[in-house]
Amino acid sequence: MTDTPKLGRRPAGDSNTRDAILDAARASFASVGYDRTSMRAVAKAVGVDPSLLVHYFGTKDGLFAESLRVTEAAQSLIGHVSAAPREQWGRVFAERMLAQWQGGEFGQNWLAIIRSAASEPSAARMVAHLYETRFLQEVTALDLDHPAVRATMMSSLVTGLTFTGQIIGLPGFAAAPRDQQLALLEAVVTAVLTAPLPE
Amino acid sequence: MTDTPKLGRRPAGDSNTRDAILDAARASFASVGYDRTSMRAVAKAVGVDPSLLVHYFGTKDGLFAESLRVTEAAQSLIGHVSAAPREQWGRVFAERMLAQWQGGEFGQNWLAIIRSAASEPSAARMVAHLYETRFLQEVTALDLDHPAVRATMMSSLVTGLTFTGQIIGLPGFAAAPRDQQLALLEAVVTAVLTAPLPE
DNA sequence: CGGTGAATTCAACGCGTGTTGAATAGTAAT
DNA sequence: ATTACTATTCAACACGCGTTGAATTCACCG
Repeated sequence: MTDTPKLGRRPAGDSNTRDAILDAARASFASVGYDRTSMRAVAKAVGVDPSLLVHYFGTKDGLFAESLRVTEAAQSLIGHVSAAPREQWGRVFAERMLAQWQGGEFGQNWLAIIRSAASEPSAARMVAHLYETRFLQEVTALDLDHPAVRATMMSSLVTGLTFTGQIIGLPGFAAAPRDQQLALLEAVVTAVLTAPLPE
Repeated sequence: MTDTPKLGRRPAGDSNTRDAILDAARASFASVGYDRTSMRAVAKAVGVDPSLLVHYFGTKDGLFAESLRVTEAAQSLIGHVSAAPREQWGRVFAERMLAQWQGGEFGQNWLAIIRSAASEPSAARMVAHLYETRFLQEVTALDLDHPAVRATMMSSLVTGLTFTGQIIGLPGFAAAPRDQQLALLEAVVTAVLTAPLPE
């Protein structure tokens, strides 16, 4: 019988506990949000002592920030929208919204941030930053009038879709066939980009 | 010196404590959400003992439900959208969204619900119910194809605008002049209602 | 082989929470 | 006056939370 000690460092084979913690934390933030995620629960999910989390990340906010840090990276691999011809802007934006912002790695992080932003200010700041890099900059590059109003509207679009679909669970949009989603979203985005605005 | 007793019922003049509690609760739910609203804090804001809240409302969920109950009433006083000619539907919807859903009594309740829905399921259920009575029914009455997809998109619109404007604090849309907001929103809503959908 | 540092657990502290049960002081009806 | 009821406070419980500090075991470098 090998006597396995409870205390102290684990032997050999890199279990990569740190990453496991980050994964579990991300999952919890995405499904119940910041406030209802407890370090104790995350620790238990990984099978580890709570104080190991504070050893690695210092504080709960630290864990939150670290687990969602990569969200900044994985930038728009698809390339900038302004590279496409003007009459395809709507479709390119719509496709990206459907493909990148819901589901996948980025989609889970985005959900975690949105779920937490309602009460945790640091998460709200993340949303503001994503708005600037993902929408304000892109829309500004299109050289339209009143870019801030239009960019905020686009941001509201993906925020609202995530909220109603993933958090509220309205089936209306999520259950529709892909081409319907795409057609409607393209029409809406095109309206946001092309609507004539006063002043 | 009148000896004012600490304990027991307060004499005479109806202070209407119950309503004061509901107001304070609503305000707190709107500004910090369900999780970060504590009965103790609400009680202190009213100048009352925490156990008075449980005497009146039983539980925290009870207080939440009760304080946001009137949200159902105060229905669309403006009348149904289907009463307007087809080419004005977009504008009527847009005006209502701007006037009714942000600011005012209904707007505060709506904000409280959205802020709480991210983590509290009972709040999410309220959103689902508002979606049905305020959007699904109205859009269905317009006799368009695929009403559920369109209604969900409209619901996402107001949800997203509230979220980005009130919770994240993006100034892009909120700071724009009223007529710009209206013009953009009308264009978007019109697109949602008129975009041709496959199948 | 000895020592430094990293990974990990343990036990505990202090705090804020929602909720409970009993007590008290007024009001209204008999 | 007695009764019943409502409004209100008080003191306390049990619990879960984030965090702390010390202890222990392993890996690695000289």
